[in-house]
Amino acid sequence: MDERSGERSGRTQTERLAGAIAEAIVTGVLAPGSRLDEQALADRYGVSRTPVREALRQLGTSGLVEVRPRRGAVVAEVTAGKLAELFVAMAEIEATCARLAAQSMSPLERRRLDALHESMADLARAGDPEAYARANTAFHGSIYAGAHNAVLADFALSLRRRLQPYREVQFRVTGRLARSHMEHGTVVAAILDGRAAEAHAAMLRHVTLVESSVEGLLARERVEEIPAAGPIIGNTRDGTRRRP
Amino acid sequence: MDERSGERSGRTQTERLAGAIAEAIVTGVLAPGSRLDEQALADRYGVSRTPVREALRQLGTSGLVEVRPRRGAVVAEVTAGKLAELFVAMAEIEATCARLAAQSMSPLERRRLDALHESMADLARAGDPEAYARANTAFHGSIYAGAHNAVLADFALSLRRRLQPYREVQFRVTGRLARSHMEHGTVVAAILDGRAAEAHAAMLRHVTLVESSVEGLLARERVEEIPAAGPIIGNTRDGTRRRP
DNA sequence: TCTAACGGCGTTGCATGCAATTTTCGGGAC
DNA sequence: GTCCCGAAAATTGCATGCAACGCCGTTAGA
Repeated sequence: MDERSGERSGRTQTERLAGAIAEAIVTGVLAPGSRLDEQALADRYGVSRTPVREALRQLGTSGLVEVRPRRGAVVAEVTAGKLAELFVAMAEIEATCARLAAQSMSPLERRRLDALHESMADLARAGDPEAYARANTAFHGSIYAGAHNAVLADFALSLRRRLQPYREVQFRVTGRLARSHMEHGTVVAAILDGRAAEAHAAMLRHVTLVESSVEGLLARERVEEIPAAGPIIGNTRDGTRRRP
Repeated sequence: MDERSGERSGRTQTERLAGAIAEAIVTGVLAPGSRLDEQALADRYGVSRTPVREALRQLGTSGLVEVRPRRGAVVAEVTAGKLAELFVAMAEIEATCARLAAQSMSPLERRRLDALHESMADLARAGDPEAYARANTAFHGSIYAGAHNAVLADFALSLRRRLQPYREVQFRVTGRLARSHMEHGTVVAAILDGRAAEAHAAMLRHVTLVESSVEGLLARERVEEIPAAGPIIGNTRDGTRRRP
């Protein structure tokens, strides 16, 4: 949401828009299912419809937005089933990355991963969800990088972004931080020792636990739409009614 | 992939273009590194630049095309390193799909997979690379589907499309058809029996063997640009020189 | 001869306008 | 009261036009 210092258009408008809209979706400012009116977005960001259209197409390819020919674009609706699939996919990809990392991380990368993990112990004890979430992103990111495969890493990152709003809430559950850190410990130990199969299993288990934690939350709070500030581009025009 | 009867513009021009350009790239009509001039493409397909631009953005997100801001789009260059990464990623994803398929395919899906595999025996014996390649696509596709995870299946399909030109050549190697069919047999047996870990291992091995087969070919033939008809939109304007 | 500034040309980025299609809303029949 | 049909309004798809930027050849200077 950091409006990237307004006018510095080193990038093209299309890129700026794609980033801004993606962030608005990921942070929950644009709720799933809400229509993405081209003209409204153009007005909102002070450009014409052309770059908006191009940005929407891009986001459509990456799965954040659903573009229906001649019927406009909407923020991709994440059903329970779809959410489960996303989590399973992420678990599998992350586990794969962990296995590859165990096989091919350089000594330096291993030391850094270990150090990062150690530093997270304090954050877990302090119980600061914000800081831990940030470090957590770096932690998983360094494992993607350690897999030495940009294709898998990109996919993992894109999945992670799409699931971000759902993953974040879980850190607020009491005790989840400590357990997360413990699970990380198992993964790190396996990677450092080069035990590939165990690294895979540990990571798969870790992400699957995150999933069930999130599912528990969602079931309890009944899909309460992310914390987030109210939609800037509201439009309940089309309904978006949750229960008809 | 199936050219949906030319002119029926039930879809939008942008979609048609994205499909057409993607196919041209995948079939090698548009060689890696060649410039994708917006006006030229617009003329070629009888539309204006607007839908061409939108199509190029989409293809850019999916990795087939590299769009450089203000500097035009080019067909993504696939270096040896990148190719290896793509193959590793595909091997891992396919192996994951195979494992999930072993766990969750329905009896009907299992029977159909078995039948498909059996029918490929004839094609392998007949030694018809074209027909076998088609059946092979269906074979792997049914395993993606059997994983019951659209996210992973989509990713696997997109990787497969990107690697298609490289995978196809290998079926021309003498004896590769028979060996491919044998490897499939191992995978199918594991899936049908629900032996998840073995399905994973067998598929990983299968795709890895494909990779080494392809690498052998490429090394021998020195990146001879796919069979294919000559580029329709030629332009070696920018050089595209292989060895300066 | 090599380097670097300069200017023309080609291409991209974006705004605007129009036609086609979808959506919405009002009226009438059942 | 509900359903169906038709016209107006809204919205998307695409074409066109212009400004800005990058590329390339030329030329001046060292």
